Parts: sequence; C-alpha cells; structure tokens
Amino acid sequence: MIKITTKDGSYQDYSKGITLGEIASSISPGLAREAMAGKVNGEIMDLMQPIYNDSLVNILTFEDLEGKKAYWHTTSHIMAQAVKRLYPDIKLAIGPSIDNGFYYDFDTEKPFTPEDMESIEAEMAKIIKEDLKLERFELPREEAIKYMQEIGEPYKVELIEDLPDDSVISFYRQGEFVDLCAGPHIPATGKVKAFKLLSLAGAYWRGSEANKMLQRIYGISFPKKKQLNEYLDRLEEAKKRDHRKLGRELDLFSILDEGPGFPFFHPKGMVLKNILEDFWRTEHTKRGYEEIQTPIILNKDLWTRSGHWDHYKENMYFTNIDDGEYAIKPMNCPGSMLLYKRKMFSYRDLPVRMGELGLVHRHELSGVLHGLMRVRCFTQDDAHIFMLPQHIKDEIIGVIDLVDYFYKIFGFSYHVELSTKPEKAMGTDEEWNTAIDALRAALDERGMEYKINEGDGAFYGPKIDFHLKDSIGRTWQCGTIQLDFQMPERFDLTYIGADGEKHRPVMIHRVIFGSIERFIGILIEHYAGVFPAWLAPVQVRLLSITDRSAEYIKGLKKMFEDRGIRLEMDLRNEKIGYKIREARLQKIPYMLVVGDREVENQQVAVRSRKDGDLGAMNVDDFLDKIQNEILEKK
RNA sequence: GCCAAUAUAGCUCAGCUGGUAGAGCAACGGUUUCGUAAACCGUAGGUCGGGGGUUCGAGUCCCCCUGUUGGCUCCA
Repeated sequence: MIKITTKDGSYQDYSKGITLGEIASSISPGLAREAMAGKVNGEIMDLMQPIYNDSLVNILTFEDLEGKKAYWHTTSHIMAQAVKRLYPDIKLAIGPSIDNGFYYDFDTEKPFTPEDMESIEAEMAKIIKEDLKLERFELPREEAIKYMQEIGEPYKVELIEDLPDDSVISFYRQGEFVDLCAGPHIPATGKVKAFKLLSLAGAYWRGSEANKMLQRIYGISFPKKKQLNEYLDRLEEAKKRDHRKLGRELDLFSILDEGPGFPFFHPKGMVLKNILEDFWRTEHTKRGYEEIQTPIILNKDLWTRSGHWDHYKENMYFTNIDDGEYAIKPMNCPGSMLLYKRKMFSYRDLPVRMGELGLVHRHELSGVLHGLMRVRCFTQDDAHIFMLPQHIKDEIIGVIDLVDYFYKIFGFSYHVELSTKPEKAMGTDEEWNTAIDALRAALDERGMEYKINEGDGAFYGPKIDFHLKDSIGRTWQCGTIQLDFQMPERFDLTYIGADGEKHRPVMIHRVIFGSIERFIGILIEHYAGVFPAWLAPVQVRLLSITDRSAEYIKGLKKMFEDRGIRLEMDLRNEKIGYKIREARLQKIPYMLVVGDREVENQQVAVRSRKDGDLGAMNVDDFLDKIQNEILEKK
C-alpha cells in the first residue's frame, strides 16, 4: 500500500500502481469527469500514470492552467491525426498548446484553404467520437529515431536528435496516430467536447527565416460548448474594440497608403495626444524632471559612437545632407548624452532627470505593422536619469511610483518582470550583479511581486518591464526601466565627485507610456472608445430641439468654452432621437438637450452616455459636475 | 522580409461559370420645427488599388507591383 496525500492535506492508502485517474474517481465521480491531468510531487503527469510510492497528488482540471494546456495539447494531436488521415503525405512539425489554445505546424506542398479547415474539423469530430485512448510509451534514442524515419517524419527525427542526452523520449498513441511528445495528455479524445479551428498562417520551422515556411493551423477547445461560445464572443468583442476601426469612426487618426506605418493624427486624435502629453509634463515637472528636445536627424559619427551603427542599423533610416551621412533617430539617448555633456556636473547636482517626448523612427518589417500598436514612427515619453551609484534604488523606486500612479489613473492593473543578463552582454558579471541587485532591492522595498526573465535584459543592462492589463484581460508591455552602463562609458560622461576627481555617473533609461501612439491605441481598446470626460476629445454636445433654442445654445457654447470645456453643437433640423443616436455613436460623455423649456428656465437637460437621462439642471450645476469629473480624471 | 488571404462609392458590402457596375448608411438639395438611439422625398457619387497580358470583350482569368489583414516568440 502507498499513502497518497491530496492538496487539501487529507491522505488515504491505495494499492501500489494505482493511476491518477483512479485516485480522482475514488475522490468523486465529478472530479473523475473533470480531471485532465495530475501533479505528483509537483511533477505534471498523465492520469494514466501509475504511482508506486507515497506521494503528494493534485488532480488538475480545465480550471488549472496545466489542465488547460494538456487539454489543448491533446486537441492539437487530434487535429494532426485528422490532417494525417486526410493528407497522408503531409509531414508533422510541432504542435504545442499556447496561451489561448493550440497550433500545429505542417509541411505541405499545397497550402491549406478555408475549405480544408472544414474537412479537418469534420475529421476531428470523428476522432473525438471514436473516443480513442491515449497511451504513452518511451523508446531509447536510436529506436525512436528509427521509428520516426520509418513512418516518414523527418522533422520529428530532427527534434529527437536535438534532445539532450539524458532526456526521456516519449510518444503518445491514439488509435493509428503516434506523435513524439513530452505530454501530459488527457486520457481520451472523447473528452474534447467543443473545438474550433481559428486561423491559418505561415510559420518558419523553428521560427527562423532561414528555414522552410510551414503551414500552421491555430485552434481552441473547451470542455463545454458554452465556454467555446463565450470565447468566440470575446474575440468578437475585441474586434468591436479594434482601435483601427474606432480610430476611423471617431475621427481620431488614420494611416494612409502614402505612409505605411506613419500615422496621421486628426484634430480629435490630437486632442487626446496633447492631453496625455500635458498630463505627462505636469507630473514630470512635479517630480524634478527637466524637459529637453533633441534633433530628429543627427550625423553618422554620433550613431557610430553610440553603438547604434553596429547594433541597430537594420532598423534605422538614413539620409544625406551636403556630402555628409546622417541618420534619423531611432532612439533619443544619444541626443540626451550630448546634452548631459554640455556642461560639468558636480556630485551635488545629481541626479539629473532629463525627459524628452521624442519622435523616433524605426524601420519595422512591412508584415508587422499594425495600426497604432506597431508603427514606423512614434513618440517616446523618454527620460534619462544620470546619478550616483547610491541613488539607484531611490530613483528606481521613484520611477516605479510614477508608473503606478499613471496606470492606476487609467484603470490598468499590471505586473512586473525583471530581466537579467543575456548571452551577448557588455560589461562584467560584477557590474551586472550590482545592477540587478539594485533593481531587485528597489522592487523588494516597494513590496512588489515580480517575475524573473532570465537572460532577457538589454545588451547594455538589466531592466524592469511593466505589463499592463486592459479591460478585456489582454496584457501590453509599456513602461520599462533599464540600467545602462554602456552609454556613459561610450560618451565619457563624468561628474566631479567630493574628491575633486572625475567619476562616471550611472544612467537609467525609462519610459512610462512607452510609445504615446501605442498607448493611445491601447486606451481606445481599453475604453472601447468611450473615454472618460478628461480624455474625451469632445466632452459635451449641445443638441437643439428646434431652431428656437439656437441662440441660447450659442450663448452656452461661449460660456462652456470659457470654462475650458470641449464641445460641439448640433443645431441641425433633425429629430432629437436622431441627434442623440449620433452623439452616442460618437461616444460623447454628455449630451445636453435644449428646447423651449430649458431656454425658459435657463437650464440644460443632461443626458450622460453612461447613465442616460439625468433630467434638467442649472447650467452652473452642470459645469461644476463635469469640471469636477475632469479634475478627478474619472 | 516570408506564408496565406484580401483590395468595388466616404463607410459596410453585393456583383454566379468573362458581356463594359449595384444596395444600405453617410453626403448634398427640398419638405417637416419635431422632447431622449434612425422623419419623408429626391440628387449626386466609382478609369472596380496601380501596371502589363490573354480575349471580339476583363471588376471577373494570368503575371508583376503597392497597400491592408492574420501569422511567422511562447522550444516534442
């Protein structure tokens, strides 16, 4: 007998060799039904796995991340099986689960068509109905390679050859289909209740442009039909919020064929951009930042000195002036370095915080451009902080506080990642450790949880990234703080220490919004275009019932504008319902209906986009209400 | 950049196997002066992304170019 402890701390004896699935059944039939995989002493396993020793066992369902992964991974095998049944000559590459579903890469001469997807789905439904059991087996390396050669799967052979010497080489069989796979998998294909193939795409073998382009099919699956529908509804919801669609409908920005990746901001989009920038300036001034502006075009020598010529040339644009070579800046830092060097700093002057809303241009591959999210020119809300080593922790805390303050105002929650030294890095391990310790100390002192991204830092220093979460649960990397040893060295930055000698300052490089353009894109989708009053390009629209109220409305317009309210008038000869509909579609926070009654009482009838008809109010009361709302940024 | 899909009026889209373009909304003109999500009538609007080819004839078929969309990172 062996002793099995479950996650609630209770334990029970079972006979040796019992499987996880049987344990789940003994706990409850419901759990047996929902069980997808299990964890034995922290190690993820199939339910079919027998246990021989006393163990701590946790049964995983679809509610657990690892349970989902197993579920999706099995669905990807079902898809591959269906493809092999329909097209026996197609070669299999890889088919993992991902954050939302799964994919499988296939090598096929003839790309899949949408009709093929339908027949694959139909075949998958058959495989699910057959309720094939999944069995795991292991083979020694040579046999595994031979086996895959025999069944004609060259990509699998390559994968096995690249596995480390000590790794267990496992396979999963379901009916006639066998695939190399580490697992775990759910016990039978019949457990997959609802699935859908979502998209087709090309993908390089092993993600490298040097390799062959394979055909990838993405899909998703759920234990309940309802969950699948909810997921598809969420995708629809995301589509409705698409900033490219809303950007056009709300007349905020456009990207024209004449400038791929170079956004045009319309007057209303510009209002939004200016509000964000004004807010940024105000908050930075309060925190001891100075603002600078450096040129967009600077000569080749500068970019050689900064290292960009060697490390970033592929992403840069160039031009000639007279006989000299120039580059259009992809980053603001070299310009900032020059401004630091304009004069001598004493240790008493530091830290120096130089902010710049700098327009940078970067050559992005044409295929990656995406609305405002991925562009070829954008405004970075950059700042470089030059300081003494002992300032590092406090300065970083200052930036963390600032990021926190900003994101909370927009209603974003966020998580933090700390990235450490990459393979190809400049500087010594000692320098890196000091820097990482400083970043960590700042995070710890601030009591922040963070994930470590081993080896994901910039080549010149470690970094803290802020990933914000929007209202429909997607995450976006925006803010970042990077410690940089390289630039101060390359530009020979100095300050005069208490000892009268020159010393090298430490520098950090940070952004809060990241790219203002991208941040606007995120805001549009986060709010679904329904901006809070402080951000709304038009805060109020005045609607006349008949043209008898036109003069009164024009008077209101002046009064509102004097109080800094952004407004529009709709004096057209249209019915009030029609005007309200249009104002609502434009997502304007307040609609003020003005007819004979309001003129007579010197009032306005307030309709809020959020709360509907609020009834008549005195004009001053309304102004106080909206101004308060704007002030509180609600 | 690569793979695939796609490009028709300001927007959303129709146009079957080739026979010289159509709807709704928007716009504009007129009528209606109306109380909280679409009044009525009418008018105008497109060298069908660009170039080349096949054909008696091309929005439709073929080739090239450009833009757009979804992917190409998440390692069996």
